[in-house]
Amino acid sequence: MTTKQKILNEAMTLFAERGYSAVCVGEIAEAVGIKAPSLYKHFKSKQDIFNAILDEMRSNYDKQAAALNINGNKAEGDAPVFALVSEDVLVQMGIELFRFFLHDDYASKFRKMLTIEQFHNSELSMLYSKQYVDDPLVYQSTIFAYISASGGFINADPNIMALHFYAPIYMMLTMCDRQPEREKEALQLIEEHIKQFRAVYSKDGQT
Amino acid sequence: MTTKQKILNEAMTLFAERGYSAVCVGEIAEAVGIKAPSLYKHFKSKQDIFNAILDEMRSNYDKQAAALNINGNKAEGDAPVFALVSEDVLVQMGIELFRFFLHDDYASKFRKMLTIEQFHNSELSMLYSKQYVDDPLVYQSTIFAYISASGGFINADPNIMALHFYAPIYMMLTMCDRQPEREKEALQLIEEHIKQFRAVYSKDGQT
DNA sequence: GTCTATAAGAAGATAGAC
DNA sequence: GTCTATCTTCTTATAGAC
Repeated sequence: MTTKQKILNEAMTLFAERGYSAVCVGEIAEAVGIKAPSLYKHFKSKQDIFNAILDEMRSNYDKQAAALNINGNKAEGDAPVFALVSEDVLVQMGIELFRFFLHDDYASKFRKMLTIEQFHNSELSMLYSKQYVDDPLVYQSTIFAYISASGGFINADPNIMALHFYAPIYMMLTMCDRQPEREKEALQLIEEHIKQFRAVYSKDGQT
Repeated sequence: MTTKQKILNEAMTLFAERGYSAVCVGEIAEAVGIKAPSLYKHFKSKQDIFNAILDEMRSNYDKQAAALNINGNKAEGDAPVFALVSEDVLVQMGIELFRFFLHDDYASKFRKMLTIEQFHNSELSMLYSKQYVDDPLVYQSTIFAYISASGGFINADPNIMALHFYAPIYMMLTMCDRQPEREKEALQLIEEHIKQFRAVYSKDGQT
């Protein structure tokens, strides 16, 4: 890994723990294993490091989303997969969504960083909403529209179904970001949540 | 209002916008209308101001919760009220929950501040989870347990019902914290969410 | 590309007059 | 309780040797 990349990684780690303004360039340098002035051979300012982290995420976002089929606009292509496999597919989908978002080192740190910095300006506000609210809802919505059309669910607005499915997962995710020790509890709640979600939305009632 | 109280208010406003470490004591002083050194006649340090804000919230919390019957442990006493009024009571409850949390100046600022500072230490993590996850869920859960017992809903785990009811509201609330311009959209989603929630959980099906 | 030295300024906090 | 003046330390950033 290049020094430039190391700087981005260590900076994001620190920003995710304490926020941009609480971290000084000397700490980033120390984490990388160099002295502060050397940073300025790679980035022209502290703000430039932060911007580079954002740029990196933006260019990786579609790739990441595609990797797990979580966000993005490939949902229509994915829906048949979900609709045709075992009936616990929803539970699997939710748990995997949760686990990936929570444990992926890069995704997790970036989300915490963005959580801390989300109020700093409207660009960051929009980015947060897009990545952790709007895109997942659009994706889930497409899936539920497909499943509904296939006749597996009662007739209901797929957007609201997506909200019902995703919001509890989102809340448990942000909870585990601040309290990782509650992951087990969160996973169990998510599993029960999805089972009940299936029960109330499926045509044949409870399972 | 005393100068001491003014300091707490202005400090919280600034902390809610940019976080503790990005705000300097001179800015707080300027917002209050005094010079920085004068602050130290009221608080012994910048950290002391932050701690005082937390203390103030802790001592107000039960009072606030009681005011709107949103959190706390009075749920059992409140449930009959909810169960006996018109059938749109759930929508009203959700909308009011949302509106109060979003628009109450003190509650709103404190929540944003805590959102930014939640990763700083475990005390703040626990405080966030308690106020915005655990307590609301416990309260809602008690209500749904009561409504279920009254026979209005299908037989389902009240904890999961509370999660289904509250999580979408929580997600829309945190969205509006960073994007207040989306309140209208959020309110409409919440209304549709609750109507569908009622539809899938009520014994007689859709309304 | 990394270092030491250092500039230049910001920030938290104190002293002491009024 | 508020002010001005000041101290001290921290922090970002640059200069210039290697």
